[in-house]
Amino acid sequence: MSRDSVPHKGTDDPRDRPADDRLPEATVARLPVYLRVLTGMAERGVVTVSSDQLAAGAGVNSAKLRKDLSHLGSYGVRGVGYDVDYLIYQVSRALGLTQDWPAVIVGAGNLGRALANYGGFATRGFRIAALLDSDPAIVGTRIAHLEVRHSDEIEDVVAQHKVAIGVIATPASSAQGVCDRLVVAGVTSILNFAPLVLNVPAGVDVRKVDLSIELQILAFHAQRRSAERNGRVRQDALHTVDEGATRLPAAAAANSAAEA
Amino acid sequence: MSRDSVPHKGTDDPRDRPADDRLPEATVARLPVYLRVLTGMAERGVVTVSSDQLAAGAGVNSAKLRKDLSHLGSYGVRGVGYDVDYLIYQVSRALGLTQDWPAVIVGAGNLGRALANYGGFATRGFRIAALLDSDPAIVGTRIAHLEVRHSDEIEDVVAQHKVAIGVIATPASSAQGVCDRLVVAGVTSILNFAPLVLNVPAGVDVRKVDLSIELQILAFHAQRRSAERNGRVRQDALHTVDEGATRLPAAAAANSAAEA
DNA sequence: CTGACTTTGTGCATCGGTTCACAAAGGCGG
DNA sequence: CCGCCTTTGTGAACCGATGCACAAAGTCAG
Repeated sequence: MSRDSVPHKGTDDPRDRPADDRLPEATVARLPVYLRVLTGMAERGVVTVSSDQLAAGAGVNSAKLRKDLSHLGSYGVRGVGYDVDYLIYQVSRALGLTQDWPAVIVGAGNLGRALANYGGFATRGFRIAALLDSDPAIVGTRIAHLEVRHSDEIEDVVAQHKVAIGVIATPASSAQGVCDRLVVAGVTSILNFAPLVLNVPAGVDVRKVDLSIELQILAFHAQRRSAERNGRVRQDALHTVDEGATRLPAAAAANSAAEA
Repeated sequence: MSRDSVPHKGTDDPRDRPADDRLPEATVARLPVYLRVLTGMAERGVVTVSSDQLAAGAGVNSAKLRKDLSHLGSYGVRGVGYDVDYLIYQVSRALGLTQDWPAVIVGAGNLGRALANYGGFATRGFRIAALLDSDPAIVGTRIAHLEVRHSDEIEDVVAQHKVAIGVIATPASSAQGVCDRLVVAGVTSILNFAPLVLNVPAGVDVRKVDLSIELQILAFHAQRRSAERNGRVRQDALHTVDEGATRLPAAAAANSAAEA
């Protein structure tokens, strides 16, 4: 193939086919995984990869992987596979990672700090424009090369840095307010870590990351497995907490707040 | 009505229909959201809720919500709606939250600390059995009422506390090793925060929470929106979304939430 | 007791996504 | 140059999820 590892531009290639139809949502969700695996391979010096290999690394079916990639264009070589570097470039471009994405993190508690320190943030075109918090005791301190600014500056920061992505890492109680301010300031992509359903106008894209929900989904499957294993007979052989005394009606104390 | 707010047992009710067929995966993913909304309503003293109200609160279609609930059984009253407390109980039971789920968190960095301090953890049957780390400087310190123990004690902790759920909050480099040890020790449900694809044997359930992937998905949609906007009219001069300050009554707004 | 009204539960059409299986494409050895 | 072998790209069947629309079921006023 001998395709230049540093792709010239990629926009005039006859094999491109992305601009026409939009990518399936399920494909979009998997591309970042492929990208990660590909990057790892590139670091290890792998030049060419087959769909089987890449699929194995990403933990998916190889037919699915090929179909996903085929949505971007026809970048493979039959009998050989895909050029790793070139594929990295094409996937990055499809995802919009060839440009810079300034983001703002609101909430500098443990979670906000973890996010600010997260290395993978900066590696792919994402740049933290600011880290905000409403606690006067935290404002002014430095976290990961960033001086924490006050939440009241949301509008300034968004406007000044042309922030397109807002990350909400506040307690649930203040999340909707922060979200509203972000939206009004012009942010159209929001990543929400607070445990509540955010209300946003059409045109704003919200994705949520919710520990509690993930745990509950895990619990469901664990329960099912456990029930199946026990052959549907007495599942209370476990260390169940209830039995008899229902502690459910009182379970009203639910999702109070994520520590800020 | 005339249904006791304090559910007696729930397992001998002729309206139950859960045990037979298994819940659709999409339904399982939404039940925790319903549960959260319901809990909030219960706290505010709401006694009865219609599918429309609950669906609005959860950000889903009401038909979908009714179909989801119908998989659990027939717990609504036509012309009235659902009894909030009873529904909370039934959803909790379906998810397996009526029993205790000891979990172990591996990795006591910023993320692990954030998780340990997360209030929503303990409120729903999830209990942190231990917080582990391999850094001698951290081992022995106290975080959220827990003394950090050394990662080498994974097997002991899992066995002693009958841990079923493992949360991996380590750097990517050590995640697979930790995962392997958890699996060998008997953990069958894993929540992975490390940015890599974990390799596990069949029978082990892994869910991943990946900041980087979420950001990249957001970037894709942001790029697409931006491309569409520039495709029709070139007004990249002002980056503010045209509607700007026209909305603030966040109450009645369409939302484009996503699923997980 | 009856009839109007509300809301559930679901049949059905549709849609997006997954998987299989295979023809077409291309490299490579001889 | 040819024919074999590998691997891609995709047509088509299948599967689960979604959303509409409505009959059934129940409440409630009078």
